[in-house]
Amino acid sequence: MSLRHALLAALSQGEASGYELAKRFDVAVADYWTATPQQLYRDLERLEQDGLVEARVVEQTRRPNKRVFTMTEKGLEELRAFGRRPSKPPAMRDELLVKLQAADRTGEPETLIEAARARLTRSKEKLARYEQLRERLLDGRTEDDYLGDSDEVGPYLTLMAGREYEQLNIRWAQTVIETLTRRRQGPEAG
Amino acid sequence: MSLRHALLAALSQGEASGYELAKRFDVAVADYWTATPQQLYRDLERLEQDGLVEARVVEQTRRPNKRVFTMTEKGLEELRAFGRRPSKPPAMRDELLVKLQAADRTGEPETLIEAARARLTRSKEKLARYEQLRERLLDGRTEDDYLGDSDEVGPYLTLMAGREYEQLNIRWAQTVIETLTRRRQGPEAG
DNA sequence: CCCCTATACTCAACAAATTGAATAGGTGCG
DNA sequence: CGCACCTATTCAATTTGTTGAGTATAGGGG
Repeated sequence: MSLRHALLAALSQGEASGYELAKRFDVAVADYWTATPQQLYRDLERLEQDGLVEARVVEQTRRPNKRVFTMTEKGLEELRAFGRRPSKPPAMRDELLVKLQAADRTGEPETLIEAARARLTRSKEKLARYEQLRERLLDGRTEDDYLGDSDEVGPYLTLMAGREYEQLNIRWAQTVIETLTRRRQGPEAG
Repeated sequence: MSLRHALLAALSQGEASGYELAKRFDVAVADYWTATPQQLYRDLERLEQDGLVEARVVEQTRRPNKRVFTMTEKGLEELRAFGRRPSKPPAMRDELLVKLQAADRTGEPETLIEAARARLTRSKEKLARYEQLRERLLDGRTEDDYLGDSDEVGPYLTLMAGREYEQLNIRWAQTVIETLTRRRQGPEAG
């Protein structure tokens, strides 16, 4: 049950509704924790039952009302306890890599090139959003100044990880596309 | 049910027993698909029932007998079909990043520095194993030669991704450690 | 000879994630 | 004025993943 902690960490950045969290998870957090909206709503429910978050309904005129969640003191305690426990090794699932692993047996390099192109596009989009977020966080300062002075380094360090991860993806996807294209055009070896 | 495909992809590199696959998943595959041995055994069972893999018992004198699994033609077909379907976006879960995200609220930078050190060690170990595997694959050739000529590019391209990912982790963990250490020692800003 | 480690699995119970559908008001486009 | 899309959420069913224990053989070290 670890999405709980990812949710608490997200709420530690400020209160939010389930819907807002779903977007936050898609924009800023997605490179280190993945979850669907359904999961978020369910776990927010449980967090509330356990007293780790509190909900209040915010009436809205031009759109449906929403329930805004705030982390409680007990929630912060739970986050601290979580911080002290040893971390599980990171878990990753990447279908594109699975397909590539089997590429030499399955043939059909075209479909793989297409898949790599899709990854390239996606990673460029994610990177662009991360860059925006970065500009907003830095707010004119240099990275070094920010890391030394600011009272908010956590989100910047995680953003750094996501940013570099997408940069890696872009470079890597380009290599994959080039390699597979080159081999398809001139397979005069063997 | 996607571990199925990761398993088939692993078996496309050659037959293996559940136990051997468990090790393969720990060494070469872990950066793009994570699974516990129990999961592997259960899903191999199902793959066998569905006729996507075949098992045969290999008698061993000096150790317990093992069941060695081979991908069937039907399994290869399933892999091909999987290759043609659009890929799900990669999913990732990283507790260290969650802890870092909340770092400014939880305080206790020491525990986080420790956690980052653990990540650094782990990534260095993984990288070392990847480098070994790389040498074995390249077998004297340059990367460029290999990518152009070899009849096995898939495993190399996935290895490349894992290698660069661990290199990124190492650089990043060092930045985290330095940043948190610097701030703990001289927090003379406000 | 005993204990530890490695090989090679199996079983059961539980927790978590995925999928698909459903509801319901508001906004914007042609 | 109809259709698609956005906000905002809920429900149910099924599939996956995790945890912990348990079985059995063999080799090596002290």
